[in-house]
Amino acid sequence: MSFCILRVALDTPLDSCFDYRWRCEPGTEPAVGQLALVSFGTREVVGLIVGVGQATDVAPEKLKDALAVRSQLAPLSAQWLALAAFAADYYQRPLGEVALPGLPKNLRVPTTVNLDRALKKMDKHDAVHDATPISVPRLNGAQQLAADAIGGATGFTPILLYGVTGSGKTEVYLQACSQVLEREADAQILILVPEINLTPQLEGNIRARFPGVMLATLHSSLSEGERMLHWLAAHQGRARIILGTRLSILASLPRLKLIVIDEEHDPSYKQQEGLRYSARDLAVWRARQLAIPIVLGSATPSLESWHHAGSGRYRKLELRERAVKDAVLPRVRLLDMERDKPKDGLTSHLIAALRQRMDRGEQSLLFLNRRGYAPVISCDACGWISDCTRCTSFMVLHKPEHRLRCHHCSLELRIPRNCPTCGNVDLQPLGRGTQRVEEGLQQMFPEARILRIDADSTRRKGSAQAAFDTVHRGEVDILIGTQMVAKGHDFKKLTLVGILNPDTALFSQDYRASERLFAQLMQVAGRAGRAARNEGGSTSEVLVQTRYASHPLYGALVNHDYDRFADTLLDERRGAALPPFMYQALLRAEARELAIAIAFLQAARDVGAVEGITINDPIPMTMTRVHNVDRAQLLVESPSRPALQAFLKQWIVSLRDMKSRVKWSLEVDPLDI
DNA sequence: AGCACGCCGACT
DNA sequence: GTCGGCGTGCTC
Repeated sequence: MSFCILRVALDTPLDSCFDYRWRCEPGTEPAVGQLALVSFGTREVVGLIVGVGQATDVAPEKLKDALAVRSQLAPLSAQWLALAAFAADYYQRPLGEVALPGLPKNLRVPTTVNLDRALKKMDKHDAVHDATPISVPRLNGAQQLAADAIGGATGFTPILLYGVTGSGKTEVYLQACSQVLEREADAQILILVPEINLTPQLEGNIRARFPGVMLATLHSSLSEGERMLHWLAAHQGRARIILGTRLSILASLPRLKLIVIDEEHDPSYKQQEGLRYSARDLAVWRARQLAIPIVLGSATPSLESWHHAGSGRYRKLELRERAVKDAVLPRVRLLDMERDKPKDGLTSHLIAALRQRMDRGEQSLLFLNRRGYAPVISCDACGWISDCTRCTSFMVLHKPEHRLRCHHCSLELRIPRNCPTCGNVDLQPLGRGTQRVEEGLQQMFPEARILRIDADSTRRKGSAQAAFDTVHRGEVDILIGTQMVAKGHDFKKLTLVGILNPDTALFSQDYRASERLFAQLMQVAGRAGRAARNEGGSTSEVLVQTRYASHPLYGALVNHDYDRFADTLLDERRGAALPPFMYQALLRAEARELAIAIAFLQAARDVGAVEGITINDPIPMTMTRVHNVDRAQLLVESPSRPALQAFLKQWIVSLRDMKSRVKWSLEVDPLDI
């Protein structure tokens, strides 16, 4: 009996792999890409074999035997390993931290019973579902052109599918998928969607359209058992269509032939904690690596993708018309709040429009991206306001629960009877959240069936779906909601969208705010008039209440002109040397005292200094304190991505060497600065 | 990150 | 006398 040395990547922040001895006959060594159970410190963990050899630098007395190799499972492919290695390298993280957390939990535990059970189940029935095939909708000219272009593309072909809401992008994806699946007997297709509450419709649609084709879904609300089965189906190549959220970009897909990213601009493709990767960017990398086409679909593409389409790096396909016959774009109008002073947050025009929809038996949607009753309460007498004691933020008034609540640290207080500083009993709510608008509506329209949908009204599991079902059944006249209502759902009877308080984002410090606002408003506007022109012949309407009616963003919205708006933003970005014309990374630090965090960043800045790299001054984060922790950040920039990458690679070594007790993290391509 | 070891304060 | 606070050191 001889042995070999396994180099194993483990899910730990330590930036190295660990060597283990494995006793085996020559010629029967484990393969790279297999999983191994090893003893690590005092615990047993599952790692990924990234190298198999004969020698190691590790002292013999330190070297341990690996405990088991998961030989039931086919090794992860070299291409998958390359993807994980790229992501680890690009985002400056240890390989194990990238490669392992995405695997089903049941693969990462010492016991193997769940794996064996799942494998047995997979073999028994090839879980091909039955479905009655439904008729395939006819495509219009532009759709057909797009579907053929995608379906017929060969080699690495990034395609921006630019089409207004309701222009039938989904149908284009499906028919392109159909072409690929028919052409290649074992092809797999990955379809990424922003959030899972949108997928039930799409999932059903896919099942109906592709009877006999196995579909696997991958998202965070699967049970562990389901996740294991779906992941295995993808890994074994049985699942031909994989529908998932951002985490599925790291799924094992041995025969991947097409990637589709729906709503590619959506911020939820960016993971905001731990490994802060962009699933969209990784998807493009993966498509390039595999030399396959990738479709990025959106009505409001990210400026990054827009830029690539403009420069010819991506091919741009446009869908200019709405696909449903006679459906027209909703008419967008601005309601000037300076001239038409709102009552209970609603201008007289909007109230009249709501009344009209009530009379016609149509539905209305009011969009206000602020939950709670009022964002803050204050004392008229002494000027006290409801600060959070642990965060740089206000305690939000939640009237139904009789609580003040901090949305950042979840601190809760009973509403004080009188002012904590001067004793005044007259505390006033300032501003307006969805609860307060709901209250005003109930007084204005006592006969209306009003429903509020926000994170507070849908806390219980399944209650969000139940709420949306109520709307779909037509049992709601006026719907008031936060961004939860902006996405995905097609409400057939909805003909009015009112947008209540979008102005704050216009003057934000965050240079991406206007791009995001436009996308969000387009998206929520798209909820109106998705069906054909309704019986009365009226068109759907979007009313935007604003104090800045002459702002160019609203002008572009009224004209449904994202092209010009995006071009203008791109020019501004170019002029100001911002992404996508600049590459950025952000070093964040947190400590009990702001000065400690700043001092760490200052020291980090001092060990940096490299030509061609701009390291800005450390600054406190906009929301400096959260849950009694002070946070600061340091922005690093370069017009060259390779130069920034090279810098980060050596900088992070110096940062680790500083052995600071400050908690810090590095983010590449940050979205929020 | 975990997890163990280690050396000082308030409890049955 | 012990339970437990979190500093520091290590993980093939």
